[in-house]
Amino acid sequence: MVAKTSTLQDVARVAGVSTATVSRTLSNPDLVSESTRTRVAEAVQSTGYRINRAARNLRTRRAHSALVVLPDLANPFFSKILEGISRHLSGRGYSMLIASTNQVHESGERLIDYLDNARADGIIILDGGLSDDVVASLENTPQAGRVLFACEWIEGTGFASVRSENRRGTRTAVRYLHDLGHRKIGHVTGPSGNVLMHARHDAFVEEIRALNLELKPEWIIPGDFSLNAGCRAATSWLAMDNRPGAVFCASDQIALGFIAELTRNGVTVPDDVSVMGFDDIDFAEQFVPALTSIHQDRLLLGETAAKMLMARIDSPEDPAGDHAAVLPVSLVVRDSTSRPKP
Amino acid sequence: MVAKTSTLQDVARVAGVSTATVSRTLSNPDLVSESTRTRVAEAVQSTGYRINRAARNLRTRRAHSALVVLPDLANPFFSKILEGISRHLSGRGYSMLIASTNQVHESGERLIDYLDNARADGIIILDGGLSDDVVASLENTPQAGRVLFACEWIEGTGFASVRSENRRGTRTAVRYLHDLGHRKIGHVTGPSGNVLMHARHDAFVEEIRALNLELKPEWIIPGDFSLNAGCRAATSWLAMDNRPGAVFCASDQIALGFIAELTRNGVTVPDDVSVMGFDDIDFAEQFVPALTSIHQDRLLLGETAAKMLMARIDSPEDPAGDHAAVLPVSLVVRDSTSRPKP
DNA sequence: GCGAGCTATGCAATCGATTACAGTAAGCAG
DNA sequence: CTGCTTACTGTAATCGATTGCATAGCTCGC
Repeated sequence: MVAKTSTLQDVARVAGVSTATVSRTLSNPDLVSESTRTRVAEAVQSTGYRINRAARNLRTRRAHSALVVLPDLANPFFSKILEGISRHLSGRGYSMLIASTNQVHESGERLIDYLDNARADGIIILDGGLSDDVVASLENTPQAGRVLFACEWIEGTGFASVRSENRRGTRTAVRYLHDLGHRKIGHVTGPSGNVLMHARHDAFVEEIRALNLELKPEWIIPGDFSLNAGCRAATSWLAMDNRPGAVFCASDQIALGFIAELTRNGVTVPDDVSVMGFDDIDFAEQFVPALTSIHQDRLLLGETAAKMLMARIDSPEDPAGDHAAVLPVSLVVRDSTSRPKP
Repeated sequence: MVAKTSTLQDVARVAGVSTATVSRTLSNPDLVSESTRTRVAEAVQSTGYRINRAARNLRTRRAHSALVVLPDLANPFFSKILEGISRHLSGRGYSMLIASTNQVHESGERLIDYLDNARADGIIILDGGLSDDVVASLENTPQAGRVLFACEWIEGTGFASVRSENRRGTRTAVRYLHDLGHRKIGHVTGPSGNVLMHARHDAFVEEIRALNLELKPEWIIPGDFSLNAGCRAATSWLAMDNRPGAVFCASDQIALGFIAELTRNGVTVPDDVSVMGFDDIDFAEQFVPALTSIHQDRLLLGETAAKMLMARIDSPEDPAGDHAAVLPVSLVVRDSTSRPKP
């Protein structure tokens, strides 16, 4: 009924002990005797005590929360990763803060401030496209060890990271299309400058070379990871004289947009052209045709990122576990790919 | 270079004033003279001072953050709302915490704890399906005024809320199908027990009655808001002897799943059946056929929710603005609806 | 010239939990 | 019975910013 929440002092008074004892009972029960432990427990019950996190955070110099920075909340690709991160964090009493990149850029809000501010104990960044000055400020802070990249990363920096096997996934995709019998294979890339775009593009070219396949320059269609990029790529594809019979798209969203636009133009997938994506987002399975893709375990990716970050928060000097984790991907065959028409 | 971040004390020393003056300069510049203001500003610069939020939070009894609770991070419907919330919050120096409903239920983590804990100053809930005990605990807390529902709500509770015009949107949809010439109109509902499901279902029936249309019980197909529900509904539709020529789905996801499954079975939309959704998610425009839908301004919804919550945090007794906001929706006509075949 | 009314600033208490250090009591070996 | 451990518990300082109250200097009106 009363608004006032009770404090450690209240509990201590009720239990007839000092605040120190109550605090110890709560955070380090082994240090107190059985009898006081139960007495304190009862007092906590009867007073309805809830710890005041601000006070604890101040004293322990911990925020008990982590910041996740992502380019675009609306991108369904990220949601499962967030779920994974959130799951691990909340299990350890941590909160998950969210900020989006463009907001960070717009508002001039500085990411290191979250660290310096004691707003967050660590940062997980899902965007390799941060502006140089933001990255520089993060690198030069003594807290750089508490910054971690997930999915994407930034070449030439020393930040810890978690990512999927982009190269292997890409090469698997190309080889699969080759195994189906395709010899003319195209690629719709991610946004230029993006690390994933490069990783997948390079791996694509490597595998094409390794398989001794022809590769016309026009078969590499520049895009970004969006549906619209897929639509535009479809227009390019339609305009070609010599069309690849299979197209590996750098993301599922691209692939879906690509197929959608083709369908609008009377081209049938996979009969007229086989299309693959990368990521295996939820929608891939529901689309018509269901999309063949390279599956990334986004839940695991999020959990791994959170776990690694926690390790680095707990012991900044000598964190347990990897500095860079690479998670396996797998081929998921559905209906958007088939043998080429004779 | 040095790890130690500087405090108010450091700034005060450098500027040759007291910590009180520095604090005032930062939070209430009008109270100090021009000259000290510049001296403090320089000292802040040279020391690289960053406010310690934990300390401020403790003293001001504010967490300077808000918690957003949603049923499912993976649902693309929510992302824009989050974007809207985040935009408003971060503009006012607030952080956005995220928690998902099932996690809350699984871990037994209690939502009021966020409030009692001083972890969050307010809660925005995007899920009307919280378990009764969770709701009860929120209602009985003196802080109930700092809990706000967005999109969904819970009938019979006094929480503030923001929502879209579900009834009007639904009736507009039905009337539109009627205007196209359809006389046999079906409905795939949301999950039973859900407030949105009820609002839309009831409005659907009302409008059908108002238009004096036939309504066979089997034309109301129970579902939930998912793609899969749409697929199942399609199966039901296919099995009917007397099929409705138009179907209004309670969500875009349902509609997309519905169309996908129909397409897989050789039924063409909109030639064989017109299909509408509700929400206008990003994907609706990209789908083939592009989906006719009722548009909800999710960005505005998020911003409004955040704004209302802030008002209630600032003055719990007499919050400025509405207690319940209802935002306009609009009909977006695309390619999944057409006149019925003769 | 005196008090009222400002403005600008400092002093010191305060928010609530944690923890180094000190103290007490009991247990035990010799 | 003495000295030494061990096991608990209490005292009080501490984290860093905010703010009520006090004060000092200054202006202004009569």
